[in-house]
Amino acid sequence: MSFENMPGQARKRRGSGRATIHDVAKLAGVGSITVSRYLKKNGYVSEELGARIDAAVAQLNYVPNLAAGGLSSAHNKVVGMVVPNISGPIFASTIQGFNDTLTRHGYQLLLASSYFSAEQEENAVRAFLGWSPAALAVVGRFHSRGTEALLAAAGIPVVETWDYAPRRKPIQVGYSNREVGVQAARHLLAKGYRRIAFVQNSVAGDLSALDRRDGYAATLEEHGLEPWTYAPTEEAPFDAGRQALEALTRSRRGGRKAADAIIFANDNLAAGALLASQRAGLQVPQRCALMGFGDYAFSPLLLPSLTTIRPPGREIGEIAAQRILQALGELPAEPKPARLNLLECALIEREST
Amino acid sequence: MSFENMPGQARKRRGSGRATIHDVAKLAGVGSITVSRYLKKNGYVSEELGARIDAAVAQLNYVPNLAAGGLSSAHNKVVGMVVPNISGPIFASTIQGFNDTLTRHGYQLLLASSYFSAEQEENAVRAFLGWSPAALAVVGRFHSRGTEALLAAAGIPVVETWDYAPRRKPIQVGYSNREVGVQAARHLLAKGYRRIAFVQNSVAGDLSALDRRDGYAATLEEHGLEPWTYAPTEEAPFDAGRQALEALTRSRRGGRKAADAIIFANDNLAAGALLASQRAGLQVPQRCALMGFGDYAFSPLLLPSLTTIRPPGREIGEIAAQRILQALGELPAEPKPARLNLLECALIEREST
DNA sequence: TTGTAGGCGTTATCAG
DNA sequence: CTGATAACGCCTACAA
Repeated sequence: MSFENMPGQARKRRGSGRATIHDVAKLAGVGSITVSRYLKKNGYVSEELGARIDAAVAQLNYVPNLAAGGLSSAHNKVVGMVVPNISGPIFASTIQGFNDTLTRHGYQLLLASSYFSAEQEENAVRAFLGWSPAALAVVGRFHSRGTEALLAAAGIPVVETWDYAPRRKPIQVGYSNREVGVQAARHLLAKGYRRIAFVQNSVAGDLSALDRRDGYAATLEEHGLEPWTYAPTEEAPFDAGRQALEALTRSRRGGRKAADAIIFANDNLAAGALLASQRAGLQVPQRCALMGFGDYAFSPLLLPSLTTIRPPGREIGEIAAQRILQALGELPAEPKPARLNLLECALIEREST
Repeated sequence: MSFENMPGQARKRRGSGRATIHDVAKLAGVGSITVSRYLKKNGYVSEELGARIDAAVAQLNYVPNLAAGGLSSAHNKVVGMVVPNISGPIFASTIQGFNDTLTRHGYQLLLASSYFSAEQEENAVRAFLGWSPAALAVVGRFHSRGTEALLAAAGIPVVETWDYAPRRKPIQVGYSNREVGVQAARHLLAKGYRRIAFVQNSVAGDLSALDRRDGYAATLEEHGLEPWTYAPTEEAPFDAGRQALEALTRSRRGGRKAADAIIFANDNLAAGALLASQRAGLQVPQRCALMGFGDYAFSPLLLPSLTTIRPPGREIGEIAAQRILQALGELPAEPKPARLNLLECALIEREST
């Protein structure tokens, strides 16, 4: 597969060495702008020239230089997305849905992870801006002032995903974490549990879990019950879950009865508690019901299987991409959207409650 | 047709509206090339001018246009990566390790997924090439002829990840799937199992599982045992696992005794089988040992916990990025690499064998 | 240590 | 319908 045998391949001093639109134009015997028009399906090009151009493109294996095109047209077909982390069970499906939808419309995805650090998020946003992206997506509504300023000044569509709060300017696509807390509490109340505790995330920076806690607390208070929040000190999620279970099921601690149900900030914590309960011979849900959040892959496989709330991860990504494409005029705006930006989470009732 | 620039805010007709290097230079009272040099830390710029430039950058919130820079220098700091899918438990940590390492050196990640389709992979590679990436990473060593041609003609470093086979030209970072099959078979043989079956992946296009099967088969033959491959017809992994378990533990099927150990193409299949065994009251590992591949998050949580083989996912991503950076001269080449490109998988022995 | 000239590959603009 | 010309924002090469 040697490309030295191509006739008339002039070697440039600085260029990438790849065929340019001019090479194609020369080979097809047309002006380079005609090639551009034809390939972009702008304007009109006669069939005859079109065929000649096609042949030249195929012969030279021409791939348009998107950076140059973007520079010229001030319209780059890239979209940046910053997520807290790529490899967790949480955001992966959002990334996938986002990417799939964008790819279908010829956009490329630039990805970065912030590791729940506002500073790293800001760095990522700044780096993205250097590519003049057509739009940007971030996770959550909590950002550094610098990030806010960059996003506001960017002059491009910005979508906040995985969260939804009233009265915010950027496009938001997500669900209400507060509502999830309400949903969880109501589920347990309906099942007859009364001493319901909430276990926070051991990872700092997960502010969404605090919103869920608030929803839980408000619901308990509405029912005349006292909220009970536990903050584990263990770092590793499984350990933190075990720690929380032990602390909350120890009866008469601080004059308080043991919990009969526990809501965990996520399924990892809940799984840690579930395993600990098996070892300790503590019956779930008879002695204490456990529920998580996230519906991770293992949750249906645990014994007892874990009741949890499933956020619409992939859907968030798809709708976020859709809203971006609409803002860019690639997709018609819907007067009456088929799917709203404020999504619902599904409560998945299993054996642990 | 007004040609004269208005003083102060001149509105460009095509530009992005963002501040350019020239705006910074004007504000700082220096030449634009000096700004460029200073920001790239090339050449020498006096401290005084440096300070003035810093101030101007901050005041204008200047972010260099990377597309323009890349176009000019033919050296774009982006790297493309095509993975079969983003959201699975398999490649996410590789993406993360790859991205983290690249980010540390100022490179951006362009991501695409192929869904195990050679055609989609080729499309993604072609799209990436449009960005003149500094390098490209793909998964596996099986590609369409078109992809091979594109990669060969690109003239940039290419890394194949997650697989390793002798005598291939591109940089490879991965492990030997065949060796994994050998490893699994040896483990079961050492534990005394003799009627060992292998269950293929229900997803077509997962060629790496076939390599594992070959390793398994060769090992059994070495020991005078007959390999036994089962190909489930169910699509969903859990269902396929259940189906395989039922078929392989049904005794005297086709004149053959039931399997006393089963190697699954991945942990999803094995988990499906494990759950089915519980429901059927089939003792694992006493009646039949089960093992998977991948060490997914749920595998230690199952009852009995699943013996499996853990591929070095994150490490693959990190080393792949490292090799790319070395090829690009960003990192010194190691005469005696601290970590090799051919990695080992860890056999995680748990309760299911 | 700093500046000038010109080009990277593409597209908007305007003219045929 | 097609083409010449001039940006787009930055960087290499060469001068001063």
